[in-house]
Order: sequence, then C-alpha cells, then structure tokens
Amino acid sequence: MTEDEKSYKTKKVITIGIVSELTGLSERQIRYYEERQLIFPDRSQRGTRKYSFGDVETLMDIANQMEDGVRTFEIRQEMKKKPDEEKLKRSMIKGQLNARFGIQNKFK
Amino acid sequence: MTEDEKSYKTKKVITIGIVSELTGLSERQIRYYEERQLIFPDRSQRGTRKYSFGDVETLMDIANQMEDGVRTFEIRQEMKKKPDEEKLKRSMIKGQLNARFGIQNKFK
DNA sequence: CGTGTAAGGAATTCTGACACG
DNA sequence: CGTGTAAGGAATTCTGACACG
Repeated sequence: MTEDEKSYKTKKVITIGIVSELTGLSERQIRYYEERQLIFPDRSQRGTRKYSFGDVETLMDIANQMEDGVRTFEIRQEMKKKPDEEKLKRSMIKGQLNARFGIQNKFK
Repeated sequence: MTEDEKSYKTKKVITIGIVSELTGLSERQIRYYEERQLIFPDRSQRGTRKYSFGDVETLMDIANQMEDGVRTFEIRQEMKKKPDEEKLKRSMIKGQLNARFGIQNKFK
C-alpha cells in the first residue's frame, strides 16, 4: 500500500450523512456510538463531523455486533484489545498455534 | 491493492466544501472545471456533488496546469490521451522500450 | 440502554446571473 | 476565459431534551 492509499483509508473527509448511507446506520446511532467512545470523528472548523473509510468499516463492525446483542460497553472493551483488523487476524493465528502446539509442550 | 483499497480511491463520498479545503481551490473553480468537463462528480439524491480521492488528485493536477497558463480546453484534450496515471506510466515505459530497442530492430 | 423524534439555529450547497475582461 | 460575488431557496448538521423502557 502506498502512502497515498494509506491516507485514503485514514483521512477523515466523509460527512455524517454519507456515512449513514454507507453503513445503513441512522445519524442518531452514529452520534451515539461516538458518545460511547466507539468512534472518533474529526471536526471541521465549524463543527461538522468528518469520518474516514476506516471509521466506516469500524461502524459496520459495530453494527454487526449490536445485532448480536453486544452492548456498547462490551464493544469498547474489545476495541481496546484489538485496535484493528490486522491485529485481530494475527492474534487469531497465534491462538491456533497455541491450541496446536500448546499441548505438545507438555511432552517437552 | 485490495478491492477495498481500490474503492477508497474511486468511491465518491467527499462534499465540495472538503474538496475545496483539500485542493485549495474555490468551490466556484471546482464547479467550473466540471462545467468544462474536466471532472465528473456523482450527485447525492438531493443533488449535492460528491467526489472521490481520485477526483481530488485530478483537481490538484488541474490546478498545477492552470498555474502554468494551460487553458481548460487544452487540459481536456490531454485528459483524453491520458485517462489516468497508470496508463501514463505504462505508455512512458513503452516509449523507453521503443527508444532502446526500436533502433536495434533495424539490424535484425 | 439504545434510538426515535421535534426544535431552532447555523452553516452548506445549489443554480442562474452580473461583472470584469 | 476563468473566477468572484450577492441572492434566495432547499437540504444538512448540530445540540439538548423528552420519550420509551
């Protein structure tokens, strides 16, 4: 990924109306998740919220968890552990490795 | 580049006010370049213009050319020849190959 | 707890036009 | 030709609150 492509994902340039269209969430929900510290938009000079594509992805992930009955408090807890998808993937692989080799270690 | 990263560059989600901040161009200028067929934003249901990061880059390129005294008509002509940077790069490489091997071919 | 809604204000965007040149 | 500006309307966004639960 080039520097430009990286900034495309993290640069906060999308207004709440478009984020609402993109995620299917109401503006009320999006603002509430911010209040609960699950998402952190920038503000334009005047005060309008601005989101990145990364924020949009986070919101879609939040939406899925809410559907499963997870509460905002719990989602925030998880966010602290897994700041991003990459880390999640790595930890999942690590988990598999532990499950596979952890037992063998007993025979060491 | 993943599919997601690709869409980050081409997905039209940025409003004209933010494009103005990003490019340093006035909204008047941005709308005028559209009128001159140099840029093609999408429209929201209500009619608001929406731009992609790719559009923002194109606009910055246009800004540079305007500074050099190039007119919108001429810029449009160039755009037809080089639809995007990738194609430009490929054609430049091809040009080098021709310059290097085109002559040798005479000895074949 | 999570989300809908009505409320009023402030900022945004849109179009067509006049201006200068 | 390229861009600034004033004009009026329509849609957007913001906050704090009441509601249900």
